[in-house]
Amino acid sequence: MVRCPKCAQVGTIMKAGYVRNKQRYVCKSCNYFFTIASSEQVPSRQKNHRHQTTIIDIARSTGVSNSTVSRALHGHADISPETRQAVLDMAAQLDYQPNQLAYNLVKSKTNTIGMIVPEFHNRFFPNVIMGAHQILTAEGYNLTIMQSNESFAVEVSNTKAMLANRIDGLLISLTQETNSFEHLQVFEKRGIPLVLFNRVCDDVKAPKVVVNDFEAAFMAVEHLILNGYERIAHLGGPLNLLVSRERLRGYRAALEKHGKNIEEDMIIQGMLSQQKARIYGKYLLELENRPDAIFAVNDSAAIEIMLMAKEKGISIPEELGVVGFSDNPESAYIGPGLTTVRQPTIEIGKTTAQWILQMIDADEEMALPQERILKTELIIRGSSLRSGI
Amino acid sequence: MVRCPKCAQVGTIMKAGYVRNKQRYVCKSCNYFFTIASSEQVPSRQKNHRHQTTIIDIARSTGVSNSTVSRALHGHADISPETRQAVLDMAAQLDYQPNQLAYNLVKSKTNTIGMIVPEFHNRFFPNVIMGAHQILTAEGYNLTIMQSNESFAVEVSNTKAMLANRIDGLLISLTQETNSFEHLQVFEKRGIPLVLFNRVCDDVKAPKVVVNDFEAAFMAVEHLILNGYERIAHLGGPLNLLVSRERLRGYRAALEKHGKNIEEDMIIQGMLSQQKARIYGKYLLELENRPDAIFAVNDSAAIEIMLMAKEKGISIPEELGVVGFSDNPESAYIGPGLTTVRQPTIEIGKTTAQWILQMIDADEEMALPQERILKTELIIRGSSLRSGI
DNA sequence: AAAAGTATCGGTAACGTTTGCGGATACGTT
DNA sequence: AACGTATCCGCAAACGTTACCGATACTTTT
Repeated sequence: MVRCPKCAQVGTIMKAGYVRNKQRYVCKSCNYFFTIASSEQVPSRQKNHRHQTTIIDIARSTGVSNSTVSRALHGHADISPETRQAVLDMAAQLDYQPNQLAYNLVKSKTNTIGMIVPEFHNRFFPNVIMGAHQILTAEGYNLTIMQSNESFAVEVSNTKAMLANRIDGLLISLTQETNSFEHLQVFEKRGIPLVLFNRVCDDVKAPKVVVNDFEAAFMAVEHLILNGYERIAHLGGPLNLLVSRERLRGYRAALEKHGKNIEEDMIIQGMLSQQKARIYGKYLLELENRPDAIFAVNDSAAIEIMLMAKEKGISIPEELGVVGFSDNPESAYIGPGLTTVRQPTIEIGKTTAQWILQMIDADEEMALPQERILKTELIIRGSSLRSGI
Repeated sequence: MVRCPKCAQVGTIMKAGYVRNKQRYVCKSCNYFFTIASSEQVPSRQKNHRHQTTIIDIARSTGVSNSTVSRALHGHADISPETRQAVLDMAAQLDYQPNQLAYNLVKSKTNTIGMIVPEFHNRFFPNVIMGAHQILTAEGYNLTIMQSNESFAVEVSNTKAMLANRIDGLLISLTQETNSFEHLQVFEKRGIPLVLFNRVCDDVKAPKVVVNDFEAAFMAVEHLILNGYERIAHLGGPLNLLVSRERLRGYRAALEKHGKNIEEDMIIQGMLSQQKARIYGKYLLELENRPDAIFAVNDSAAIEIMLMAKEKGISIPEELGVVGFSDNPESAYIGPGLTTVRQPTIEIGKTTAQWILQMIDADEEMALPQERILKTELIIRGSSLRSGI
């Protein structure tokens, strides 16, 4: 007969489940819970649904403790080769798969890097993902990708999900709508590594990986000027994106350097959807004093304009020069080939990934946030080579 | 003065960290560790690194228990509106972010779907991802993407990582190398939902989402025949992929239907890299008795052949008809436009995602594994329209 | 031969959450 | 006045791991 350790009552003891494979009891009199190491047969561990074999199962079958199993599985020095082999064999026999969730919880580290991109339509972001993926997997990290779909609300919700999942670091490229940055400053406050790329902003203290948009735009426009184009329009992106502002700045600087007049009604800034590109392109091509060249913020817009020009019977590059940005695969094959700025997409992904790994390794934030500017390349094709020159 | 409970020594007691907010001591004489419930002020709960605020913190600050906080945060009916509001306010004030890891561990459910794709080079898989992403996020699921990079070893390692991370379901498209399927049969054995798409196999009992490759290839080749091409070669993919076999089957069937002779040396099956495409293309175009049309397994290969034909001065479509597969963006812009088979990529992603959600909801595997075949569309452009007809 | 070191292994707190069960009130009903 | 009931909340087990602190049995050193 069992006596309650607290109230010393006898006959009021009831079973109250199992704890650590030992029978647990409760005194119905004083409601005191306690455990007794009995030799009673513990019922086989059956989960409600289906049971994934755990370290405890291996321990029980091998006759050692959980800690020994854990150490054996990790090749800890404290474990003798024999027991280690026994544990490994049993693990294989029971088809054991470690539970990363439990591991992550106790280590408060997930070995996962999060990445939030605004879209998947162009080749740009998939390529960046490829680059980052390559670096991260080589270092044993996983990559979780979320897509904000150019929506600020989704972006915020994504960052929350990333936080909840306790990722070790976040790589993010902002949406066109993003004008508020509290959801990113949280990461800084929590000390969670954060790297911005491509679509960056100055309002959050974090490293940024960008390309030399200013220079690239400058070179692109200067290239048009040197090919004899006089009145160059700019179809730009939304101005809350630094990318758009930089490209606009490069456009203006090139015109100024060569003493060209900047006509504000030939500068359009807006969202980058295909539909918008058609609307803006129509506007530009139907202007009374039509531009003789267009520098577009991306290749999709540039190609849209080329197609529209063909419909209107405007010859490229004679009557209209076109330069795009990003070097989409189709830009090489369209006739005439589209002159464009090639971005080192894979390199961008690699650089951001390497940077965030550095931040994770450096436990103290010794290095201040910096900016890494990668070089672009102007790919000259037929759409900007006026034959008359 | 504290006395050691074991050796009864006095003056040898030193502090040895905290356990459960109680001071822990060690006797330097007998090296015995013990705990004393003292009224001493316990230092504020500070983790070694940085502390994320937990439910316990909210409970302590609000003066209620953890369970009440947990229930309040989830809107449980047992909690009064006042305490609920108090908890919510405190949670906001302390900037609480739930720990998904702990949640997942106790629920043994991660609300995450895994997806393994072989490559990111073509538009195909990014588009599939887009489609699946759309469905899954709408249902509150996350999507973790891994890339096997056409390597069987990486694919196996990826599936292991997915298992360890306890995803709720897996969407996978196999690599070109995959000939063994134990790593997938594990999912079946564990009862983890699994859906194959595009690159599927018959050796694993799981739903498959594919396109009508046989029909599509048949129609493509028949289209060439009807346009007057006589000797049609096939540049196919590796034969361990069902996709390749189906397309080959369609190719053969079309030729047979129209009484064409099947010349085995004009059928090449192999890996799909760009380099290989050039090598095989060169072989085909330099054959003594050159084919007058080529049906390629994908657009990249088809375009490679078109470029090579241009170099050799072979005119398309007059001297050589070309048909590709997948309708890459560049295929519309190359001159002449590439005739190709458009796959419903977004639809494939949506279908696989919907299917796996169904499997998750249906706790019992009532429905047997099935196959869903989506329709393709033959996009006819200039590369297969011989003007002489 | 006593003391000290070494090799192995076990016990258990801790990670942060959910949840079943029971306790403590307060109120309305015989 | 006694009882039933509804409301609200707390206790502690459970999820599967890791790692710290001891414990034991040998082996080596003084």
